[in-house]
Amino acid sequence: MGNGKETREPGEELMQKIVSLCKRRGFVFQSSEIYGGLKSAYDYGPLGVELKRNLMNEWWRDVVHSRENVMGLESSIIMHPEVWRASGHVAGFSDPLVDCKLSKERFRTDKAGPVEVQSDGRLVIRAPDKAAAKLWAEAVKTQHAPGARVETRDKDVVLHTKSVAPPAEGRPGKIVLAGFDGGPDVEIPYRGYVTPDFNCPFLSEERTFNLMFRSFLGSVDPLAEVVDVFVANKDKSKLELRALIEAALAKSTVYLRPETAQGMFVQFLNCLNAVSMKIPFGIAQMGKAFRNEVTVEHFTFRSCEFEQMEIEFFCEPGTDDQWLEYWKNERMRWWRQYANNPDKFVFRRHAKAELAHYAKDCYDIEYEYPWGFGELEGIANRTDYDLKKHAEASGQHLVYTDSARNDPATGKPPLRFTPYVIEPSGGATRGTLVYLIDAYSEETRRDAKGEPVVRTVLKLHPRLAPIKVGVFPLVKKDGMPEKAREIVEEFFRAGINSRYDEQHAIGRRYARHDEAGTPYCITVDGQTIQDDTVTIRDRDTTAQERIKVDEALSVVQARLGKI
RNA sequence: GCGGGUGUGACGCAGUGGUAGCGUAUCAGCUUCCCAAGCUGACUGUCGUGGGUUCGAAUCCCAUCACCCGCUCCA
Repeated sequence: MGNGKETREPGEELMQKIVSLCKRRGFVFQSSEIYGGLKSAYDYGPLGVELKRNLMNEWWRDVVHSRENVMGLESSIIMHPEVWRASGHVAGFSDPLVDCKLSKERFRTDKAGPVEVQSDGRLVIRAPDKAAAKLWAEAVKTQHAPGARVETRDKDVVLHTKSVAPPAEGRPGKIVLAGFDGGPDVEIPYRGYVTPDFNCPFLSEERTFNLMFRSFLGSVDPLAEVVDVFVANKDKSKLELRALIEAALAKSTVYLRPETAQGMFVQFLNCLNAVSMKIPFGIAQMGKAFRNEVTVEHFTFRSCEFEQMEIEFFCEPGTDDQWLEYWKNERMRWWRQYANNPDKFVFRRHAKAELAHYAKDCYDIEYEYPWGFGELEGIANRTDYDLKKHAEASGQHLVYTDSARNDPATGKPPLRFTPYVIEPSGGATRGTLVYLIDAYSEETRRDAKGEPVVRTVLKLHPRLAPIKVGVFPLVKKDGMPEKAREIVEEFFRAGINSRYDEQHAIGRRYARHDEAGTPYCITVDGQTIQDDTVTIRDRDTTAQERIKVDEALSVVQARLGKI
């Protein structure tokens, strides 16, 4: 009763099967597993690396190779730290956050006010309901201020203060509470603010959010500097010490990029100068990005190290709305064309309040994962925010020059302006997961004895499938293995990932390849030796056709060419 | 960060104090002319990790790591 297995949701069960398959067949492994694993880090195994690469290659082919006005870029993961100050990533995440020990709410300290104390010294903590008030009072009595006088009155938890001293001049603040039943006073620390909605002074330590992975460039050990600062400033407060340490580390501090986008903004001019393109044009890049996520969840869905496929599409201000419309449709078309269930991909427009500080408008392409809808790609109108910020910070003219048009101010060419940017930013890691989920299917069929058996098939699009062709001898004799090896060699030479397999009975080999997502299996049988024909089997229908050995390669190539 | 759950061979699981077992998979051989067939044999576990209690721990206790679910968070 009440055991996890019985209460498991269908989506949970599906995910568990997929995770299990991923490990068993070599799609995705937990990182550093032999050491107990590392939180939120995953490795792509022999089949997984093929799947992810195929997906990314398809994206590159579609957005770079199939368009005259999009060029590729691969910028470094570690960039000048000024990039992240200009973009707002450093400042945006330096606000300290604290957790309320009673309500468990997390808030920014700069949005919190001082404690409210009534004229008779009462400090009222306002719980959302009566039951919570009881629980909170109990927690205060036993954990947060043992020995203090605590009362509950309806939804309130009432404490009695004797004095309140906010922190000042490096001295920590404190609140002195009356003791229970005339007992000794109880002191609790006070940092000058309380939980906004509840007036609760029981708080966790201040924690600065660490969105970006920080590292140190240079071979000199940065910790030595930290130790020096610490030793020389022992008497300083935590806050002051922190500032001094930050300053000491600043000269070597670098960040792992939290998005690939900034590399493209920073190289905007170089790209434009190297490859002359008329506006509108785009720069595309795929690669790793890193974020210290608050919560990691759902297998590879949200992890600290992930891979992006991003386009920054530069267009003239005023045309940005129509290009947003264009790209959102293009990207949706692209995701859907490889899917068995295209209806599971939907748009979700961001509400105004939800938009990032740089965005004017944004659509997410969401996928219906087993746990619900979640983001797969975001198509945002980033306006001229990033180019302007980098222009300002670097002093460079990050503008587009149109020498064929007049500047209205001078009445003469050239016309210079900062382009607007439409950014389709897709997750390669998420895409890989999405297509694994989309492809996973189970069919019940009868085995040779008439018993029902479950056939697990990964119905991956042939262009995404890790192995394109399995080549088998029907049995291991009569020259069949030799013939099959000849065929597989031909596929190797043509650059098509193929596998020769002679192990076990033929049915098992088909089943293994169904589970791996191999779309086609070619089998050499007795008839091959007589008339040079083989069978080719389709993964999804299991139907077979007999084709000439000579045509095997071209038949497969033709089928793989289909989108 | 909070709360709940889980962790036993590659995978799925059984095993609630007496020195680990099943199924599948894997490997070898025989057999087999088409969908996880059959027969024979073989391999894989210091029970997530580290402590503790005990004569004795997969089993009880503590800590820790990882995963799952819910909340929170996601510039």
